[in-house]
Amino acid sequence: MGKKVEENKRQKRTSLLMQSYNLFMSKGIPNVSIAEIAEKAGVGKGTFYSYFRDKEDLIDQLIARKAEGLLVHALEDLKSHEAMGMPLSVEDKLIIITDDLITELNKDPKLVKFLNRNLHLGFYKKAFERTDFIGNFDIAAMYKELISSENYEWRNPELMLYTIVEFVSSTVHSIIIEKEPVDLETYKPYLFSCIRSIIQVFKA
Amino acid sequence: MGKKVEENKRQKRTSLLMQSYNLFMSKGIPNVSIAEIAEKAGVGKGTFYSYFRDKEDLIDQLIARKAEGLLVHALEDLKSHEAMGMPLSVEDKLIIITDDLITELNKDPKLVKFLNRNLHLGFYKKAFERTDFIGNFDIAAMYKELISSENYEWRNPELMLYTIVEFVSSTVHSIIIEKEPVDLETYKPYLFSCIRSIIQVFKA
Amino acid sequence: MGKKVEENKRQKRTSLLMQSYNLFMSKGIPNVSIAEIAEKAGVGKGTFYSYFRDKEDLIDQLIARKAEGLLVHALEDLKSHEAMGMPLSVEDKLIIITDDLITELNKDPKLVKFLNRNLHLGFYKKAFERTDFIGNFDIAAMYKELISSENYEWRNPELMLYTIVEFVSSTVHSIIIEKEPVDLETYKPYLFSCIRSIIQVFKA
Amino acid sequence: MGKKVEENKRQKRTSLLMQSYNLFMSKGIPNVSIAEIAEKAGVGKGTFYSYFRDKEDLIDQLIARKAEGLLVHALEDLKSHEAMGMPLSVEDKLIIITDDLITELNKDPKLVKFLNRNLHLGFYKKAFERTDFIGNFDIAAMYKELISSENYEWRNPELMLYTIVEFVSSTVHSIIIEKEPVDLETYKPYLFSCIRSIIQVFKA
DNA sequence: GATGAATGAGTCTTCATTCAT
DNA sequence: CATGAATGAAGACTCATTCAT
Repeated sequence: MGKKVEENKRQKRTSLLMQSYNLFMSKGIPNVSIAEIAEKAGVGKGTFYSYFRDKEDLIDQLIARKAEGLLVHALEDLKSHEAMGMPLSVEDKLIIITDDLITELNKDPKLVKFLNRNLHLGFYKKAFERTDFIGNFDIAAMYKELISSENYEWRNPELMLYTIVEFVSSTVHSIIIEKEPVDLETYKPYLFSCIRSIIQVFKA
Repeated sequence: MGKKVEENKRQKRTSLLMQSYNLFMSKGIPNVSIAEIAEKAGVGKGTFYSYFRDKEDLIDQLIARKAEGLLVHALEDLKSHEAMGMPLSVEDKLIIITDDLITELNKDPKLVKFLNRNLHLGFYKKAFERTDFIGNFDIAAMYKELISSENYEWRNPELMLYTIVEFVSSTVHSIIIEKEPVDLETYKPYLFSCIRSIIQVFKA
Repeated sequence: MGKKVEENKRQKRTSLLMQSYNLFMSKGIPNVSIAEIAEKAGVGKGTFYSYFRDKEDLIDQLIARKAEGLLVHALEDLKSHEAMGMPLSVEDKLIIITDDLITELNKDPKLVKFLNRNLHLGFYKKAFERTDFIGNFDIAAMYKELISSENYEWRNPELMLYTIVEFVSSTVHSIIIEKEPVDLETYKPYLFSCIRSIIQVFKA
Repeated sequence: MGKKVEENKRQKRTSLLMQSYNLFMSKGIPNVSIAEIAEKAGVGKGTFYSYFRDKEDLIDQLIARKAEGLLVHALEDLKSHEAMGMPLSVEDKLIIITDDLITELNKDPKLVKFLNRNLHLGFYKKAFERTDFIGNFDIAAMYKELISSENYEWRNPELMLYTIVEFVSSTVHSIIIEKEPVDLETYKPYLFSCIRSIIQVFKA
């Protein structure tokens, strides 16, 4: 396959991914037809099916792509904090990551809408099982490492992660999308305090 | 309109509501057609439209009905606790209500699946705006009364309710449905501790 | 259901059946779409599916309908011969039926084309299993009666019927449709002689 | 064109022919796409079109190839019988050929299924008109020679061939494929007796 | 010459909604 | 007032065929 062809294919895929995302956001996933996506992306209807098995497959790839982007960003943020040399507790680290994630999401509320339907812990399992995924992160391993950086005995660290992820994602949803009941900046202090409290609950 | 006719109409509505709920549960909401609902309910397809504007409307009424049932049960539970004469703090009361709610839901996981897609705070607004609703509860007033039963100064009581509702509903979802990561009884101690901690956060 | 509605439905069904048959004949079965059939029949595309499960089902009903018509005609022909009082051997009877069938088919070559793809003995089993069939004939019983009208010992009467049916149907096909290698009237003497010979083979 | 190139082309054509045949047999002709055939044959989709005009054309060539093989085998069988020195009547010869053909076909029922949809006398005309065919047999001439080996006056030898070919092919079809109503060995005596009878009919 | 990416017409099928009875 | 026959828009998906590389 020639370079030009390969580049062309990447462009088509990207166009399909981007345009479908825009359509999903503006009209709602079930109200977007494949024909519509193909048209917006400037490709034939049939072309869609040479890139994605079906709408489901497209959505999966979209989620994986978007989620990965967020995660990379958050981890880099954590790294840069660590680079500053201050000692960071587990709480601190989790809050840094959370802060970065929700701050990024707040810049793109449509992304929240899109991800939140799918963004529970279970999602990670699924999304990161994809093999054709760039920069496959092992979330489980990363979390384990994070947790063990301090010498606490955690009562049930997996359950703690579950609780925090669910807590943050559900709580932040309407706050970002509708700024209701309050806006994100107003909510952050409460949110972070709650996270710290929740972590205390899980300390032995 | 004669009594008999009125009774007949109520039966039809009830049948439509019940049968659609069963179908939604067993096949998934998008896979149930109006024709199917009408058939199961033993009425004509056209009749459906004299009771509900469309599928959306049906779902809304279904949610309201189910949610109301849960709420009534929880409030009666609270009343019976209060009747026992022990002094109950706001925390205690909220946990009693929560406990009742999730215990009831745990008996009917399909209901959780159905409600959770829609059960965010915004739901209450929507559901309880319906006028053709039996036993319209004024959630806001009830909550206000609950909160003011103690003499704390709450920092932001509405936000607290929001936080707790989101926390409990999102957290409990997969625990009830998939018993993952742990089952409900295992989770309850953590859950209630977290709720108490969250409430602390909102105390001035 | 009102009489008018019922009559209307019969008309629709008939129209669907007739128009699809015409289309099948002129364009070939695989080249006729359901949309086309519906249009010709003057009904909506969806209406088709309330009368037939799919194209296959339509074809089955078409075959049954057409085959039944032929059979009725042939049996009446036989009856009128019998009414004339001449003693008829089994050979005579089979040839009277055959003659009537192929003479009728020769008037409507398109019908041959349509039936022959499906008209093997196995067809009878299938077609006459239909319960919503008018005048359900029991071919097997009729044949048994026919055979036993004389006191021969047949070596394998079922195999004989199979042989004759296959022989006639395959042989007559291109003769009726393309008048090749000869036309039907020219072929009949040979055909009937062959049938008589075949019958002799099966006599004990 | 170099020898190597020519050889390469023959291989591609053969691969296309063989793989498509396998696919047709296992999935049914209408359910096999050109893409699938090309893939199985290990060539590009476009390449298919430089060997065959379309699926129809492919099928025609497939039939011709398979039929030719059968014919060659049958004629060799006849030759070896003749080599044995016994005097063979026209009946004997036709039955030897028939016997060989159906015995071969019985070894490969899938081939029957494939050929029978197309194997009427008309087929020979069509198949053997192809010029790019190896070992073009002149069926007509061969038959003429066979017939005139005895000094009968045949009433209509072409019609006799037609009758026998149709008789055998239609009759033997379900017997080979489904062993219904009886298996081939059981049927052969009847079949051959019938053929002899049919031949008698065509003797002046 | 071979390739396979791209195409989009065409297919079946479902279903919400209407309206004559 | 209830009914369900009729509708046709809309959707997912297939595939023969073309043509730039």
